[in-house]
Amino acid sequence: MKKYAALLKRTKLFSGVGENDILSMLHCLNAQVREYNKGEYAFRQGEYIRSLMILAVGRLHIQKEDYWGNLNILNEIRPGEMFGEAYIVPNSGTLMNDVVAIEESVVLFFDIDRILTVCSSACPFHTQLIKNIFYTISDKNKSLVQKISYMSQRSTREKLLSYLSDEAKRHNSNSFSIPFNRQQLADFLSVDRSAMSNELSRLRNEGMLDFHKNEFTLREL
Amino acid sequence: MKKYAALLKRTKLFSGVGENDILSMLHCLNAQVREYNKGEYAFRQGEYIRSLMILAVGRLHIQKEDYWGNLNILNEIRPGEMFGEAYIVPNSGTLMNDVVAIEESVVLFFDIDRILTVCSSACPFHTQLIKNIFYTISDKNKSLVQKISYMSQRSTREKLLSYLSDEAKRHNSNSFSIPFNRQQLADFLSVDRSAMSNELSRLRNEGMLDFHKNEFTLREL
DNA sequence: AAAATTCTGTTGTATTTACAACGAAAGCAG
DNA sequence: CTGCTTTCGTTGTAAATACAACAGAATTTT
Repeated sequence: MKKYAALLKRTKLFSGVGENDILSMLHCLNAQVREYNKGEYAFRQGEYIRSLMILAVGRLHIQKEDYWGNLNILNEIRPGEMFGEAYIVPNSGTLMNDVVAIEESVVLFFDIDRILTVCSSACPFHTQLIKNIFYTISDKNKSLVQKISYMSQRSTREKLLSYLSDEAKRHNSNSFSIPFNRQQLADFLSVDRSAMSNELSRLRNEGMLDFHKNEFTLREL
Repeated sequence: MKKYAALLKRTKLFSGVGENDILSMLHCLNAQVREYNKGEYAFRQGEYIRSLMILAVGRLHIQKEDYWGNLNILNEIRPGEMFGEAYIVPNSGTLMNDVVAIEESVVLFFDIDRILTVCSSACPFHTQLIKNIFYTISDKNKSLVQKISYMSQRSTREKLLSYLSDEAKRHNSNSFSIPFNRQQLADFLSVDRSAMSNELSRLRNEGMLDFHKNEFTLREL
C-alpha cells in the first residue's frame, strides 16, 4: 500500500495532502487493494457500490451491454483516476455499467462511509478530502455538460465548430492546440474519424480555419 | 414561504432536517420566492448565478438552443428538485444553459454565500445541508453520464435502443413508461423527431419492441 | 360540442454520414 | 538507414439522417 503513496499524492482525491498524511489516512479510510487479471470484471451492472476507487496500475473499461447484448465502451480509466464517486450517494441504486480490466490492474478501494463520516481529531484532512471530491464532481459535471453541448449538434461540422470555438474562448485566442489526435477527437465528439477529417479539410478550404497537426487557428470570414 | 416547508422537508437539500428547523434555516439562507408563467425563462445562458434554487411547483427544462434553433433538453426539473448547485464552486463562471418553465412554476432561491459559510451555532444542520448538496451533484453526474452514453451512439436506432434498454433496467421490467413525448425524447437524444418516429415504427415492425403513446415494451428476439 | 392546437406517424428527396480501403506522412525500433 | 506501426487525408459507395410537408389522432381551448 505504501508504494502507492506517491501516485495518490498526484490524484485529485488527495490533492493538497502530503504523502505522510496520506499514509495515515489510508488506514483511517480502510483502504483495500485488489488485483484483476486481464479481462476480469471488477464490477458488473446491477451491483451495489460502497467504495470509492482509484486505479493504481493497469487500465479499465467502463462499458455497457444493452437489452439485446450489444456492447458499448463508455470510458477508459487510467492510473491515478478515480471512479465510482457518483455512487457515493446513499440509495443511488445499482451500477448501470460493467467495469472490466483490459490489462492486469490494481485498484485501491476506499470505504465510502469512512470518507463521509468525519472522524474529528484523527484526520485533519478529512474535510479537505470531501472538498476535493466535491470539486472534482462539480468540475466533471460542467465538462460533461459542455461535452453534451457539442454532441447535441446535429452535424459533424457543427460539432467541430462548437468544440473549436469553445476551445478558442477557453484559450482566449483564435490559435490553440487541442489535447486530442484525430481519432480521439472523433471519439470525443462521437463522429466518424474519416468523415471528420473530411469536414476539417472542407472547413480549411472554405477559409474558416487552419490547422497543422493539433494546432488550430480560427479565421474571421 | 411557510407553506413550502412540508415540500422542502421531502427535498434532497433538506433531507434529514425537521420542518421546524427548516423554517428557521429559511431565514438564515435568505430564501426568496419567484413565480414563472408557462414558457417563461427563469435564467438565460450567460447569467451569473449566486443562488441555489429549488423548484416548488411546476416543471422546468434545463435546455440549450443553438444558433439555428435546435433545442436540446439537458434535464427536466420536477417539484422538490434542486438546480444551480454546480455553480456553488467559486469562479465557476456564468450559466451555460437556459432554464425555462414549461408549466406555471414557483421557484425558491437560496443565497449561495450563506450556504457555504457555516454559521457555527446558529444552524446545526448546515453540514447536513452541504452533504445533501454533495449527494445531489453526484446524482446529476450520473444522469449526465447516462445521457452521454445514449448520445454517443452513432445512429438514431442505437440511441433509442440504449435509452430504452436503460429504462427497462431502471424499472426492472421490459414494460415501462417514459417521461417524454416524441419531440422531447428526440430533443433529449439529439435526433430528428420524424426520423426517430420512423425508426420507432421500424423497430416495432421488426418485433424488437412495442409502444402505445409513452408506454414501451421491449421484446426478446 | 365545436374549433383550434398539438402530437404523431408517414412519405419522398436532398444532404450527410458511415464504412472500407488506400497511400502518404510521421514516428518509432532495431 | 530500413522496416514497422500509427496517424492522417482522400475517395467512392452504401446507408442513414435531416428536412419539409401532410393527414389523422389526440388534446386543449373556446
